[in-house]
Amino acid sequence: MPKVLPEYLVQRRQQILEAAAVCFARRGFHQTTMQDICEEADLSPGAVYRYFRGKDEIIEGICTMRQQQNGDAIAEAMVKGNTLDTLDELIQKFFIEIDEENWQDTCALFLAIITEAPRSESVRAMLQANGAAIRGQFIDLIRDSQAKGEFSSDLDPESIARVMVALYHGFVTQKLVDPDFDVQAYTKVVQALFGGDFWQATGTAPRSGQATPALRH
Amino acid sequence: MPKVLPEYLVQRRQQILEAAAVCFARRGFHQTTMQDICEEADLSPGAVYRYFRGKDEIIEGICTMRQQQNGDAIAEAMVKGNTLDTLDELIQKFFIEIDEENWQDTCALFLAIITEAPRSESVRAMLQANGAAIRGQFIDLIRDSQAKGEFSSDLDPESIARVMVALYHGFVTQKLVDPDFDVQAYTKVVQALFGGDFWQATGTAPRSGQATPALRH
Amino acid sequence: MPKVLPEYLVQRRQQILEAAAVCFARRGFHQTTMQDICEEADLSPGAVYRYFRGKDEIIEGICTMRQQQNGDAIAEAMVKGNTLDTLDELIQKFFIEIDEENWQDTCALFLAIITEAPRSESVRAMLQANGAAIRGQFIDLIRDSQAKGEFSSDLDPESIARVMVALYHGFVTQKLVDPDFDVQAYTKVVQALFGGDFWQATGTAPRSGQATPALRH
Amino acid sequence: MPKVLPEYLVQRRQQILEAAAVCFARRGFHQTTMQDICEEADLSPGAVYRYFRGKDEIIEGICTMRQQQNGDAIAEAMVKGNTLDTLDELIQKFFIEIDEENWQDTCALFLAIITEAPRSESVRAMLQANGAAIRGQFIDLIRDSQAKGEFSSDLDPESIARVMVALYHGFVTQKLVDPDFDVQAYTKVVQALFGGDFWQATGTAPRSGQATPALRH
DNA sequence: GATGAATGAGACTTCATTCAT
DNA sequence: TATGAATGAAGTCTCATTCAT
Repeated sequence: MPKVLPEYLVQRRQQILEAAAVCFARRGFHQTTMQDICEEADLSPGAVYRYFRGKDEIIEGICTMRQQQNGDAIAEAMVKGNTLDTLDELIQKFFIEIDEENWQDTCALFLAIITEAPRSESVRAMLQANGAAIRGQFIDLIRDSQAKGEFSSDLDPESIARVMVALYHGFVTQKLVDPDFDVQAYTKVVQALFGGDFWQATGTAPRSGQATPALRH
Repeated sequence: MPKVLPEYLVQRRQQILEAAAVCFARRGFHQTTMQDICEEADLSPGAVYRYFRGKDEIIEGICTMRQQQNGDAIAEAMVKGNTLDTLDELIQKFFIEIDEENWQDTCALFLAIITEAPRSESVRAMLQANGAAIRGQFIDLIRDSQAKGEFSSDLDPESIARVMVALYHGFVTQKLVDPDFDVQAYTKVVQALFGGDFWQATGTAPRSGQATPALRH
Repeated sequence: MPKVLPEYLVQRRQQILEAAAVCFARRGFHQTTMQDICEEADLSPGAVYRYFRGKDEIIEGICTMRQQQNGDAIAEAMVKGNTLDTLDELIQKFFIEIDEENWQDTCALFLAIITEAPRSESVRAMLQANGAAIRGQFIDLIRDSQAKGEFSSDLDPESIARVMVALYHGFVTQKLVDPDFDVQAYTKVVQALFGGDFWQATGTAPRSGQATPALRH
Repeated sequence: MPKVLPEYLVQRRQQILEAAAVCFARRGFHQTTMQDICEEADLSPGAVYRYFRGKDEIIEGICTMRQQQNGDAIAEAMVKGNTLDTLDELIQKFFIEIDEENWQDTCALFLAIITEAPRSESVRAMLQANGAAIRGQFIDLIRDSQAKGEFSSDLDPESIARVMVALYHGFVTQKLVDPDFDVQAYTKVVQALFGGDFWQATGTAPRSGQATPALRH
């Protein structure tokens, strides 16, 4: 009679997705078995199949979840009005903090999802939509910077956004291969590139007099 | 392992690896079956097992092969002395040409290999060594540019190299998700960033008077 | 088992059995799931298990129910004293009427039950007892007809009854395979066989002068 | 190199079908597991799946096989020109001989196949086609008998054939329920019905003077 | 009494690998 | 050497049944 609350069902789904995320990060989508997920979630197969039609649906669920989390995290970092400040904020959040803990799982899962794109149209479409949304957030800032005369107006804002995204994706791939990757030095280069300090600081440097955005500790 | 394999064995191995590359690009390492590879190679399972101890060895073989091809291609593009010219050359080879044909397989396999890194120590080590070698090639050039006062000497050359690599990795990931990705515009931004034209050209712009590296064709 | 079940229990059991009958007719005993039955009965699994020990008991219950219904229907048709009239009545009830509506479920379930006989001793025993009872009803009539000189006394009444039953069973099997089966023509042959009009009517035909039992359309 | 003969493959298929027939007769289609079939055939699951796409294909294979065997057996019994002689032959083959050995499996499998008809369109179609062919063979004879004035010309030959078939189907169903079923007596009634001796032999009986077709013990 | 979430044995099927020919 | 039939462990998923609420 006291049918469980819908909330409860949502929690169970979440519990399974979180267990799956751990497994997928460890062994990838296609080497993780349902049994692995069940054990990690501390549930029986039958229970898992009440919430997901099959493994594919769990994979899609994970992709959706992660994309959403990523999008939210980016939106949160977007509060600052200034492009370079926002960049600093993003770097702090997506590079420095990730480097501190748990980066293995985050990066492995991130890559697993993208790798799935050519094999799952639904995943690809989701990534595409999400990517467009994220770039959309960047583009507003970029246009601003272009209007202010900071970035060259000759360049396609969409492509600038893509470059920014690439710097994150390329960080993930290299971190996975090279756990000793020096993230601090990497972000310094990124900031220099967009802050104008990449080129030898001279008396005539762009943004002369402007300090390089400081890295937070 | 005999140091020098008989010519015949090498040819058969190559035939199998090429078939495997096709399959892996299509369905990833762990969804490709040995049967798939056998069919693509037009060989029986027994024959394949004569040249490879098992699936894992084929995967490693593919990784080795592709890494070598990549390294070779980069070395080839390194003939030019100038950093920016070399960058142009690499862009031509790794972005523009790939965009023209066959990019699907190239990108998918590339990503599959990196995604395998956290799961196979031997693959990871190989990628790490290869990555270091590639960056090594870049670092020489970068140091040159720094010496010439083109790039800021405050920045770690290794990290600059990593950023360059990231721009390629990030291109691959975004291309896979978004087949319509405008590569030309993307490379223009990359060239502007390293060529100093990213910042609004003003009278006081760095390298003022230097032409933006032209895109070929 | 309490000899007399409370009215309420009987109703619930009946509700479940009727739902089960629908499911079993559709998909057979062993492809119907408890979940199917629960949904059809609009009850939860827990509720169903309150009234039946398990699936097997539901199957047995269905067999009992159907056998009883069949037996009752036959007894009802037995009111007429005359063998041929009774036959007409039975044909009307079991062939013509069934042909009109719902024959699919009736026939499928009927066959499913018999098919279960070799696999369930309890079902087999029930069918055997019920079959004997039904033939018993026929035998009385048949003996009458033999006494009246209508049917040959050389023939075993039990076997004549079996032939009558076979003509129904064989109708069911053929109807399932062949929905277009012409039942009217079939019953005409059956009536001719038992009415003596199967053999070419001649002046010396048996029962000459007796009209063929008319089919009630 | 010495790829096995195609004949070998056919034999393996047959071996599996025969094992499956045994299992299906014992436990029905849907309670027989692939494991059962594998054990009966003395093969591993992988081997069985080389020859059949799945369980459904084995079921279809069994149906095809049995239908063909039935059709062949009937065609073989059709050599005699006379309807009643043919009937005798068929009775000998399909009732008397079956009664002697192995009837359990034969009958159970036969019924299992028909029971599958409403659930598998391919099985239903196969049974329909096969049934039409069998009746076709009967119809020729029946028309003959009608032409000779033996059977009433008022009756639809197709329906007479259906009655004949029904007498077999109904025999199978009753035999399964009642292993003690007296087949000899049953066939005597069948022969009487079609031989005209069902009706009390009188001076004016049809076919008077013609002996009841003798049962071959 | 009723609910329906959970269990877990077991079904079907796949596929890396072996080995007789 | 090459073949491809065979193996069998292991994976995905189902479903009869139980039990806390």
